[in-house]
Amino acid sequence: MSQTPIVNQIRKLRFEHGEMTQEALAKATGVTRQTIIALEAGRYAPSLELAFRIARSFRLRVEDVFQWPDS
Amino acid sequence: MSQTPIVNQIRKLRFEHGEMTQEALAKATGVTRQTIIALEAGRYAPSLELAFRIARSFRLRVEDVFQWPDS
DNA sequence: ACGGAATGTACGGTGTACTTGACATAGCCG
DNA sequence: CGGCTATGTCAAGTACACCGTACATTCCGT
Repeated sequence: MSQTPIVNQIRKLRFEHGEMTQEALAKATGVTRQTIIALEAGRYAPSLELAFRIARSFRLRVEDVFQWPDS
Repeated sequence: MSQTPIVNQIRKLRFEHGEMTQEALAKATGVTRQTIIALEAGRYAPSLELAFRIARSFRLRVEDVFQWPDS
C-alpha cells in the first residue's frame, strides 16, 4: 500500500512495562527479535494480527499502540 | 504469520451505512474492489494501514471492525 | 427481453512483512 | 581483561496482501 506513515509507541511501552526486553516482547508476541527491532525503527508496519498481539501484550487497544495520520 | 483467525464486520457495517457498495468502500479506502471482496470472504486479513482506513470510513475504532480470538 | 449495477471467481504479478542466521557494538559484572 | 546481555545491521528466502484484467451471475428497471 504505502510507505509506512504508521507510528508506534512500542519502545516507550516496553520500558513502561518493567524494562521489558525486545527479546521478551518478541517471545510474548510470537515473532523474532528482528521484527521488533524493525517495528521500533519504523521500517515497516506490522500485520493486523501482530498489531493485535502487541497491543494485548501491553493490555492496550490497537490504537493506543499504533497511530495513523488522519485521526 | 498464521491462518487468519481475524474476523471482521465489514459486510454488516456496509449495510448499516446506507447500503454502501463494495465499490464505494473500495474507493473510500483507496483499494480495489477485489480487496474488499477478499476481506469480506475472510480470505486474508488486511494490513494494519488498511484496517485503520476501513475503521475510519465507518467512523469506528479498529477493534469495532476487526476481532481477534483471545479478547 | 435487453442493459446496467452489484457481487463473485480466476488468473499472474509485485511489494513487503517476517524468517533464519551470522556478525558488530556498547555496557555491565566477575 | 573476559564474558554476558541488550541492541543493532546485513543478506537471502518465504508467504501473503494487494493489484490489474477479464469474465460469470443475479437482480432490477425500463
